[in-house]
Amino acid sequence: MAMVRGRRAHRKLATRDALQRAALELVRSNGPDAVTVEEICARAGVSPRTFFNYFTSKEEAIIDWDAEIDAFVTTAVAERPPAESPVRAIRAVLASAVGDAMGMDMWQDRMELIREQPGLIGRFVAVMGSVQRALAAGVARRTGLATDHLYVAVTAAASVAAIRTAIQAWTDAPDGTDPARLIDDAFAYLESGLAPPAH
Amino acid sequence: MAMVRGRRAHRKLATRDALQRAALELVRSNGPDAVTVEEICARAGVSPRTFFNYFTSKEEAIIDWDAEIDAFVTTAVAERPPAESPVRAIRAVLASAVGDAMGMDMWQDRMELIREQPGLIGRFVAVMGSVQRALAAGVARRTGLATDHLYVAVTAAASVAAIRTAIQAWTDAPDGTDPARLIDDAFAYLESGLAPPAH
DNA sequence: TCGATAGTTTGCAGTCAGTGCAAGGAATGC
DNA sequence: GCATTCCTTGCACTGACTGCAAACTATCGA
Repeated sequence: MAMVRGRRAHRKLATRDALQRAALELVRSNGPDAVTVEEICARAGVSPRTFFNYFTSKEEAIIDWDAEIDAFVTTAVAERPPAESPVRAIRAVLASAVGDAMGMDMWQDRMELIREQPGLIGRFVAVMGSVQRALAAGVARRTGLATDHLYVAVTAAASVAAIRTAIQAWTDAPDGTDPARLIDDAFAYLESGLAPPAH
Repeated sequence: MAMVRGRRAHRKLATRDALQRAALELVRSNGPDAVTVEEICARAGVSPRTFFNYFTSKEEAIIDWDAEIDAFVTTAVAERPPAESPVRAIRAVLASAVGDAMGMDMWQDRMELIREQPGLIGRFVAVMGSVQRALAAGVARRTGLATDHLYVAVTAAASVAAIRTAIQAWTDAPDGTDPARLIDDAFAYLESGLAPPAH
């Protein structure tokens, strides 16, 4: 957490938080398409114009993304034991990261939201793009290859495809299903070169 | 090609084509954000309201997608020799499909467009989602597993990630680079379980 | 050939997202 | 205190997109 100095900076954080909270609540009860920026602002006690000083789109307020998470993912992947293959490193980092996230109320809420409101998938995909770049940076550091080397890019993209699929499967699965298990299985398929299951 | 009977159906096709052509030309010269639906319609000789009888968004007119292609991909994957693994089957189908597409002027144009106008990537991703569903259906038919089986879903998603990455790499590569080669390399990484290149 | 029918186009009016600008207000540094 | 800087807000505007009802036109049966 960055230090907050001064009344001004504090108020900014509070406003941002109020907007996000208002957006989340309204979308939760009405669905994403039935909520207008105006309503969100009314609830947060802020003018509509101000909304766009904080977020560039309605969806961004609902599911925002912190650049700090990307930085964390990059270094976490880079610093896994060198003996591990890149995919293994990614698998380890994501399994624990997602596991942690599921423990946090805020994320539990958002995941539930995505589960219920398919209209937010677009935004979710955008966020995953951010994760993909972070993973690519980590793999690049770890292998000494360039970020845009084909191997690095494919590894990051395929890994994100795997988590995305696992999360998708989880949203379709019955309540109580363990997401970590699905992520693990998805990565196992990846690491096997996508060989069909013995079955 | 479906048979066109009657003047009415013929005119409809012509209008659709005119709109698409107009959109493509304008975007080509001005970039996607600088083109309005109104301009597209003026050039196609049609009222703005009519535009939305044909396409649900501006982007859809620029890069549209035919459901017939999806159907083709599904059966092509399903009918590859049974000895091939699912990824191999996908690789074979996509390599030839993309190879063919590159030969067609229309697609060459669109690819150039995506290369030059990063603002269209969102729409491109949407189209890839359609391809992903088609691939999943093909793999399901071929393995006897359900379409939403985790293995099937991961295979389709990872394959799409591989093509998308290859195309991305191609857009960044110098002119004259062979896209088929990049696709091939990307799938080779996938099939190896994302093992890092020897080098 | 004519007239009923059904499919298409279009104008109109309206909602909503998102942006640029300039004025007002409040925190901050000196 | 006072000037500066940052933030908010209202206003006016562009542009995507939708529903509705009226005008038009191809089609088809009598």
